[in-house]
Amino acid sequence: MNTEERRASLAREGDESLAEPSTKQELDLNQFLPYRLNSLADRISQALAELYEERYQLNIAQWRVLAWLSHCDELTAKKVCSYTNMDKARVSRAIQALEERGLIRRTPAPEDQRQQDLHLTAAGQALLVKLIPEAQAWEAELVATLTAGEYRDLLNVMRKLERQLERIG
Amino acid sequence: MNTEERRASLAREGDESLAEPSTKQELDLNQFLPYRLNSLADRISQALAELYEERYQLNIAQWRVLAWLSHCDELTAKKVCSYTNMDKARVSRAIQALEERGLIRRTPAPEDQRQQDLHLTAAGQALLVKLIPEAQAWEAELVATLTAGEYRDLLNVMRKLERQLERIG
DNA sequence: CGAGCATAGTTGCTGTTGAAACTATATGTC
DNA sequence: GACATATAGTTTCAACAGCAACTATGCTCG
Repeated sequence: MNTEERRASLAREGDESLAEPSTKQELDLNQFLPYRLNSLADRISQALAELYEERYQLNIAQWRVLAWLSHCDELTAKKVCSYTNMDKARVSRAIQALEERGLIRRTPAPEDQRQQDLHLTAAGQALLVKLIPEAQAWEAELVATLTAGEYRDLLNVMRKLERQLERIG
Repeated sequence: MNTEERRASLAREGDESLAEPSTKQELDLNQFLPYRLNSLADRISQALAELYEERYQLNIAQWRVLAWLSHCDELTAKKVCSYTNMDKARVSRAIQALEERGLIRRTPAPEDQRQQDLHLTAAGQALLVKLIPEAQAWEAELVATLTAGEYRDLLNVMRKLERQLERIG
């Protein structure tokens, strides 16, 4: 896609702009993908966060650690960092909080004393058994208006953008 | 779209999961739209932020205020809040910083002394004349691999999700 | 008018975050 | 084995965001 085509995709009804002389640069944030995407993702994240914040006293970082633990038997803080793209300080604090609440346990890794293996406790598992279906139900409601094709295409486009992001750096 | 179809869209090659007994709930964050979307948007935002952070010493809030000013002749802090969904304290501080740097000017609104009309200074305009094309070029590179159709569909799906978000609350 | 309520914007306070410094363990090289 | 270097995780510190309290102005209705 070239810039012209993109412009056309974005054009609104009341669009009277024809190549303004460059004394004035305009940018409509509502037609600027990074802003729109971030805005949407923020609101989704925020709304969902209330689910685990208000009802389970988990912040986003803690929830992500738990979610990864739900299907990784061998997990360390480092892995969480690379999987979730979160800063290691943030991960470290999330793990601390989860351990203090008795939701996870950590044991020094036998092969490398610097690492700590993370595991769900029974309490942690019990919490996830309740929380995960709620999160999935919420997601289902969010995407309920999309057709299967739209959903698939969305994922495809997201994958493309992710790949392109890595290329751009 | 129903849950079954969505599952199918998400299924990966190595997917051997068939309705596990509920003693263990699993959630793959990589197949969880809110997470994926947030992750993508965050990385895009982060990458773009470097553009105006490192090279123009603008944070995201300040950049958004400037961008809105670039095509709104009449703007107040309140409007920025509602347009951008940012907290009024955040907007207030962004405006303060921009004024101190001489990029914007604010004058008490004649019809209501509580409000302040915001305007770009010449310096602010000059900065945008350089920054906006860079931001647009970056965006163009990001979406360069999408076809026009994919781009249009992405925007459509985003609109749908936004509407659905408001319904869910 | 004036008492109470509403609104635009600011400020104080607190919690969260990320970068960088730090600790402790591991590895590699001589 | 000893010293240099790398790595996992923690802690410190400064920036920032968000809530709530506050100020100042405007509005409403008696």
